Amino acid sequence: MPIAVSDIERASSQTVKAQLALRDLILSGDLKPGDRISELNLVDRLGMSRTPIRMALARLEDEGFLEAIPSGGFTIKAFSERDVYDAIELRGTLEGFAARIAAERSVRGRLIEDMKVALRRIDDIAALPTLSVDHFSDYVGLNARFHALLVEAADSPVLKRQIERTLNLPFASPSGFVRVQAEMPEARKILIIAQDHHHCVVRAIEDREGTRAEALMREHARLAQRNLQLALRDQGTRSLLPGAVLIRGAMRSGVF
Amino acid sequence: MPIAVSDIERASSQTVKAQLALRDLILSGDLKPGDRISELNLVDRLGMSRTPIRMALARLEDEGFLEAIPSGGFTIKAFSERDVYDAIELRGTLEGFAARIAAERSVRGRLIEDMKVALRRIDDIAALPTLSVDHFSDYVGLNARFHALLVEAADSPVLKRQIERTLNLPFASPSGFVRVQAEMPEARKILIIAQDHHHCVVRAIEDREGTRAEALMREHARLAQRNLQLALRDQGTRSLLPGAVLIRGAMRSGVF
DNA sequence: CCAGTTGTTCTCGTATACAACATGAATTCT
DNA sequence: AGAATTCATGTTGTATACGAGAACAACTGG
Repeated sequence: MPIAVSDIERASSQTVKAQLALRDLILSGDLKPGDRISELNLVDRLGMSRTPIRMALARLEDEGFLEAIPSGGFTIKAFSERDVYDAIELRGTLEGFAARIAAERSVRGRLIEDMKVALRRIDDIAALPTLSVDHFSDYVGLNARFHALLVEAADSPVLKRQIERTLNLPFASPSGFVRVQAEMPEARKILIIAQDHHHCVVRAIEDREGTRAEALMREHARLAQRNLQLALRDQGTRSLLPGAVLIRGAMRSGVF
Repeated sequence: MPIAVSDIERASSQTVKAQLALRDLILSGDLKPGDRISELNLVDRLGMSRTPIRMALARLEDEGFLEAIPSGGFTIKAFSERDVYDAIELRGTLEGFAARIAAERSVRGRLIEDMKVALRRIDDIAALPTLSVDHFSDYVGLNARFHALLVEAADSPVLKRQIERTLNLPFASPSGFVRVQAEMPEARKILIIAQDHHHCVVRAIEDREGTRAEALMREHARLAQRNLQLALRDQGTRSLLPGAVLIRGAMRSGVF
């Protein structure tokens, strides 16, 4: 989803502004993979000095969008389809780890309750006869919230940091595929399966079944992999996938 | 291990110089956890302008050594004993993931051979009647090489990046505990067990036993956890642990 | 005596100037 | 004609200047 202009303008510091604007420039496909980035060019385009732009470039390199050139400067990184697969499975592995330690260590009741609340609201959406775009938008939010709460439940700052890094790549995020999902005929089916995973994980955590909780989150991530596979094969849905422009390879030679 | 001054001086760019020098300043305990970092102070101490220092600070924040203050600036991060535990288990999880996909996908023979070569050389060291400091130094290098080759075998840039990030925290690195190990009576015993893990993992990868390979690497990381526990309890060995100054809590009030 | 306020000082974020360097094109020599 | 070399241009890395804002202390009013 493109970032609202107001978000960029409202950002307190120029550095953050540059970071958001640049991310948007990359994700929108305005800057293509392999392109070398010209700092002075960005000075014109973003209307700020080089300093905050350089800071933002360094940040985006850490986030994985850019690759440093040995002689200096950056290029936009390109991802293979397998890279994306790996990123999703990596997220599954980390979320599985989070679920496991949440199960093994005692989880405070409040977090579990919050997770259940989110799940109930997703249940309500899933029960609706038809799913509008707004409903899907709510679903995205609730889904993201559930995943965030799971990480919270692990109560490990080190792990949280690492998971957040993985989620920087937009197509690796659990919210990455919902727009694709909304357009697919199997939308409801996938939603039902994913939601079942959610319920089972909460139950496993409550019952201190660490291994089961871990396995479930891994399998859960595999749903995203399947969505990805479907999305990339079809030019229409492909455009709904955030960051799809960064993915090279299969089906690149499409309509255009 | 402290970084040689020559390494810092030889570094090409001022930014890298600042990064290495700062890391050293933090790891040596010169800058203590909780301290707010003064950029101008560093200008005097490192003899360079603010620009490369600011770059280095941003990098070190990403590496996990620093924490950004909302109002601006950074403080040295402090880690709880549990944070370190989690970081090690996280490494185990990621290396386990690497071992699994190395096993599941076909691994090129060359990498496996290189791993075996490293293991044979470790075997040679383990067979020696006495273990000198030099031998342990060799062991550190070979151990690091084996772990690096394992990541290489997974052949996944995304995973590689993430593992490298985990290894930024010195106490989470597989090489972090060898200096402690060298001083402990159980040194050889632990070395033998760790080396058995290594051998078994290679075998599991060759035999495409992904689950076993994964479990082994997880258990392997647990050895480091045990080492950590022993090391932190004893003030003498504690000083041998790189980055120990960043760990607050247990046994902090020791001899001094 | 305490709290609120004001003023100072220091810090950080940003802009800009400069120098070293890499890159690429034009030119010259073989 | 092709290759090497030189030169010009644009780039990045670094230093520094400046302004806005925060932390802190002194001061004043209740």
